[in-house]
Amino acid sequence: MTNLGYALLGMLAYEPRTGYDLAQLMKQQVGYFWSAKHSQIYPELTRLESEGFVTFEVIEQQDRPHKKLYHITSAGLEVLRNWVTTPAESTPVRDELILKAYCIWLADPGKAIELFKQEELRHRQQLAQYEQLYIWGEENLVKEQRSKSSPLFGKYLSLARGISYEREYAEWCRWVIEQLEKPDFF
Amino acid sequence: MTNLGYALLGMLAYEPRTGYDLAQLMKQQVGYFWSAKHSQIYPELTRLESEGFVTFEVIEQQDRPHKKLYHITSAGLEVLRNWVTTPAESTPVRDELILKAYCIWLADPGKAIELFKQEELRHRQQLAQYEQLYIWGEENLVKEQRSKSSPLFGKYLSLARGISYEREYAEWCRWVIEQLEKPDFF
DNA sequence: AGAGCCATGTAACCGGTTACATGATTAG
DNA sequence: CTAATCATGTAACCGGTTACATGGCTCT
Repeated sequence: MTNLGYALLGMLAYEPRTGYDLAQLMKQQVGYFWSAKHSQIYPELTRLESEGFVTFEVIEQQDRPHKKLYHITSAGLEVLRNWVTTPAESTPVRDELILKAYCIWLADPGKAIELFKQEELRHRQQLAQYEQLYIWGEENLVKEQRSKSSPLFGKYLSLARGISYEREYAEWCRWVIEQLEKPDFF
Repeated sequence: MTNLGYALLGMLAYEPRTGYDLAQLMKQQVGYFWSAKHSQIYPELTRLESEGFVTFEVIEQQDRPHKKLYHITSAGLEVLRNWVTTPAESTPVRDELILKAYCIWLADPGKAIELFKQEELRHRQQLAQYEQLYIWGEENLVKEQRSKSSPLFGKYLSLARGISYEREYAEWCRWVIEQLEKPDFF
């Protein structure tokens, strides 16, 4: 099993979806912590089906192409449940902006400030978007009595990470700008 | 040019090194934001050499295998300088732990708490290590009058990010544990 | 008429990991 | 005697991206 496989199972555990739906979801909420293109999703679904973790029903539509609606099986739910609480293996960080920061001593400080201002803005915008989603999501979670077995709980936790991550990133950018604006001797 | 190419040029801009040295560095400081195995580094150095961004001198040693000491060329320095202030293209986040958090509603809360306690510990340890390096590095930077054109400045910025990143991650883990410990109805 | 959405797939490529391969010296 | 360090490389594989391919419907 690959992480992508678990990601797909995780989305299907919430409700049955098509490959197209899953690809759309990965451009939205889920994409904040995992993403894949449709060209990777469709073959992976075929593989999950061949291993018995999902099944599909073909839904014929008039005026639209037919679609395959995938359901998670009990076997799929079992591997997913087993996976969620096993330790995550740490993958190395590869952050282009930090790499640039490492090399910034070679650059003109003015240009460097520009770069980090752009990046700060980007992360502040992403932050604002997450915060909006969080407010909406929290209301719904309260309605469900903050149940830890509601899928909303998972969304809530992951979205909270998105928020703190973006805030931290933006604040680092701001701090870098401050360092760049300081005179060399002080 | 690939990001790995820039990463290697960035390290060589500081001082000449062998492929082996570069691989070691990527297990240490640089690995906190970029990493590669020697099997990727050696061919990349060959490529950089063929493009004229680096040169090497063979150093014969007694009692040790010979080595190739790579130097950055003026052409290499130019592409690197040009790259550092151009906007970084955002690569999608793929974080296995957040993915698990998204699916945590399927799990036993007790096991979930265990998972996040482990992860919190891991990030706290990494944080402590970075903070130690930061203290040492800052002293040296002060000696160089906090010059923005000193390579220490780049190390300082990138290490600061490592610190705030790990702290944020650990605090999110802690917050998740708190959520998991709360009773469902309150 | 053309762009965009719905819907599914395949093929080539690329960056990165794992494993294979070699071989001398030094420390425990 | 064994493991680790120094030192450099190649080959197979795998996850993910880009591009190719098809085709009807709807909205502007």
